[in-house]
Amino acid sequence: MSRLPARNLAAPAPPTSDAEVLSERFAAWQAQGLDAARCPVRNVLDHLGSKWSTLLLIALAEKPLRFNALLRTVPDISRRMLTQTLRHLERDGLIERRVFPSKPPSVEYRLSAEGQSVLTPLTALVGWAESHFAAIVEARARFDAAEGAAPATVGTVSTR
Amino acid sequence: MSRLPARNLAAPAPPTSDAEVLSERFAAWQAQGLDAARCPVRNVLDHLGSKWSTLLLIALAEKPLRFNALLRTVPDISRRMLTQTLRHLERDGLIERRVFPSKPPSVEYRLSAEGQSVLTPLTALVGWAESHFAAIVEARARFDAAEGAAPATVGTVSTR
DNA sequence: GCGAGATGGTCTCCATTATAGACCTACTCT
DNA sequence: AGAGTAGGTCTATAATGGAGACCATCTCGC
Repeated sequence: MSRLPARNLAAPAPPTSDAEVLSERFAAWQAQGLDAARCPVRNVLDHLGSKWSTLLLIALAEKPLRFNALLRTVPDISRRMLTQTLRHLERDGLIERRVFPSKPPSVEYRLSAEGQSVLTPLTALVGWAESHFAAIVEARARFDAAEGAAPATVGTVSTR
Repeated sequence: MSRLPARNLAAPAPPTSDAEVLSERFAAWQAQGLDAARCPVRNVLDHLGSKWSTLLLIALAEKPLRFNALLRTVPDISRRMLTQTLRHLERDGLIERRVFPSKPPSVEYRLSAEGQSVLTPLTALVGWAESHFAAIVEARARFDAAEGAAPATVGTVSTR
């Protein structure tokens, strides 16, 4: 967390600020019927959120890589999912696919300008994930431990 | 990629900066074998990226909502997926579930402090998605139109 | 006191999607 | 010739997603 987009540093905006922005967006989408084709969250983030997309974008952040290099870089992705995910990212214009007709033709994947630009919000999100990782793991442990128990705190009767 | 420049406080850092940060993180994860249990991307973002999670977080950003209110707010989610997604978010400590033993017992879901804090990176990502939405739609149209065609640009032979 | 409607879910079934792993063509190196 | 690399495709099976039926409880109108 050494570098942050200066947003929290300069003006310590109240936490409601982000909530307000998002609520407003959400209301706008709802006004359009929350149509999947028009809602950026459903249309764009769903793709980004798919298991391998972000990982591949990050892997390609440093430098372009070829197909098999990517396979080695992201150890437990299958060839099929790699192909598929790369196609999706290419279709969305986040990466470019270049075939070099060399002796054994080699294919290189690189971030496009669009792909570069998504790294900024992605970095913020990864930063969040890293700094809250411990808390999340702990929350999960607590949740799993409480399974079947009835804490009986005020308003926590748990009729699950 | 091994040095972290100290220039990142005030000025909007050049786009390479994010790439450097991410590459560094990625290298660190790789050093640990990219273990799914230790990698924040695979462990945290996979959940956030799931189809409904972000949408629910955004829906709850404004104010707490009850189960059926959420059903109405996010029209085409099924009861099953709503339950499931809420459980995931609760397990990760992003939302809290409160049961009020009223006449017909009502259940309220609200963002926790953790959940509030994720709104910040989420807002950044949503902002990106909205401002690049047009470009992405266009890229998709171009990609789909080019299916089966061979552009033959330099280094784009496409033996697909 | 009876059916209708709201509360917050669970359960079952089917369709879509993900994953592992075999297979394929072309080329080079020893 | 045989092994290795390149970049994939294809198939078979496991996991996931979604629609909708079902359930128990309470209240309201009549």
